Amino acid sequence: MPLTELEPVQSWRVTAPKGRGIYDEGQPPEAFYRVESGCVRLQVIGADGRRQILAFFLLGDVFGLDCGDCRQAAAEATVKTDLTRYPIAAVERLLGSNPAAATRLMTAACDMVHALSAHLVGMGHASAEERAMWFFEWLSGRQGAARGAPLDLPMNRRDVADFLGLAQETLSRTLTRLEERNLIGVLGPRRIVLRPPARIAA
Amino acid sequence: MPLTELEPVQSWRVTAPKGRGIYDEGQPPEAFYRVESGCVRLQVIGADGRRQILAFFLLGDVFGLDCGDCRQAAAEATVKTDLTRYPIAAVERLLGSNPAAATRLMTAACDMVHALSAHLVGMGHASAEERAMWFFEWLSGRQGAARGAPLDLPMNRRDVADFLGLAQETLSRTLTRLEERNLIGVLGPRRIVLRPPARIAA
DNA sequence: CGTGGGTTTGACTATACTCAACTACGGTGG
DNA sequence: CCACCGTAGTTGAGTATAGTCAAACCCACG
Repeated sequence: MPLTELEPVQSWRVTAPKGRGIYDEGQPPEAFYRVESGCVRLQVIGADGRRQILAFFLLGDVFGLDCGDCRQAAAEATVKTDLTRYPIAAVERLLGSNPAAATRLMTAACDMVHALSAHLVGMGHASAEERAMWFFEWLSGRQGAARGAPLDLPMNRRDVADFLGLAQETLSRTLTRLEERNLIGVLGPRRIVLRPPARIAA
Repeated sequence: MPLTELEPVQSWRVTAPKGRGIYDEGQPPEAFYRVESGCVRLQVIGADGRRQILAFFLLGDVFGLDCGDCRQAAAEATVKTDLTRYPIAAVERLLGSNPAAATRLMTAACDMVHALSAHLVGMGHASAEERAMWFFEWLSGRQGAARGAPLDLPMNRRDVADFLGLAQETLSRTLTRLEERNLIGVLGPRRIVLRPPARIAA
């Protein structure tokens, strides 16, 4: 189901294979996107080669709505992903002329703020275990999965580690420990179950 | 100088003394604000009492532009602060009717996204020293201070520590070490100089 | 001159990082 | 169909870094 508020805007369906870049850091913005399936990571590569993933975008998320002259971060598909692409020029046009669309765009921007805020709070959790649990709770909520149902991760360990600001070895060890404590079950590299009713506050 | 784009909106000047709350987490949004002097911190208190500061707002920053039903974070003045207060209802009204104002609001939302992104990248910096330097670089840039000129911190150590996700003792130790290496000078608790041309990438 | 918040320092501990080897899985090609 | 290889993930050992608890310090304020 496409966005009704943005119907007056011409848009294109595009498909990005796993690992394909949607846009790069430093580029002038040309379009913004909506995720129709799959997953996109928003990332920055530091001078030291360190990668920080700022956000993952899942079904229904709108991203790439930058107002600045150039992209602050790159966007890449973590798995095969379907997107709807809207020209960025539509933003200027809709703001101030189309109330419903303008509100929708503002909502998208606010959602982004909430996502980044939540991420920052999650990163504030001192321990690796808390961070990992927080991530799975978040993903579980996003996927609307019932507790006890397995969770399919649309990204690899490295992505998760870079999202949480952990070394991938630390993340791996942490998952092992969480499984030993029976807080989660690791069914496979990309398949996790949250075991008991969660105690970690959202 | 007030915001010309928002002149059609009625607004009030308010002053918050040091430590005063502007709004609380969980409250329905009633207004958004612009900083005219001083500094505001946006923060979340975790269940364990841990505090994470999401952002500091300085002269000219617009904050509190949430679209949701309730505030995701609390805002408090870190020092005596002057604000311009705009009713939140103006947002709905301006979006879709006043192009200049709508664009200004969208820009404010994007600035917020950039600020949070930058913060997240800064937090990705592994070491406490890098985080601290990154913070001073950022503040220096915001205050337009020339390198070599002392920097006045409009917040205390605890605020900086909670912003950077460090224990205050760690921050204190880190500053001492940075001073020993002559990367900064600690003139006082709220007065810092950045010594040499910086090498830390922004 | 005393008080108290904010800051710094000290000693010790816990946690996560680094480097490195090893394992499991999936895809490719003989 | 099976052997091989490469990538992704896990595990291990040792180290560095930041956290915790506790005490001393300093300055602004009354």
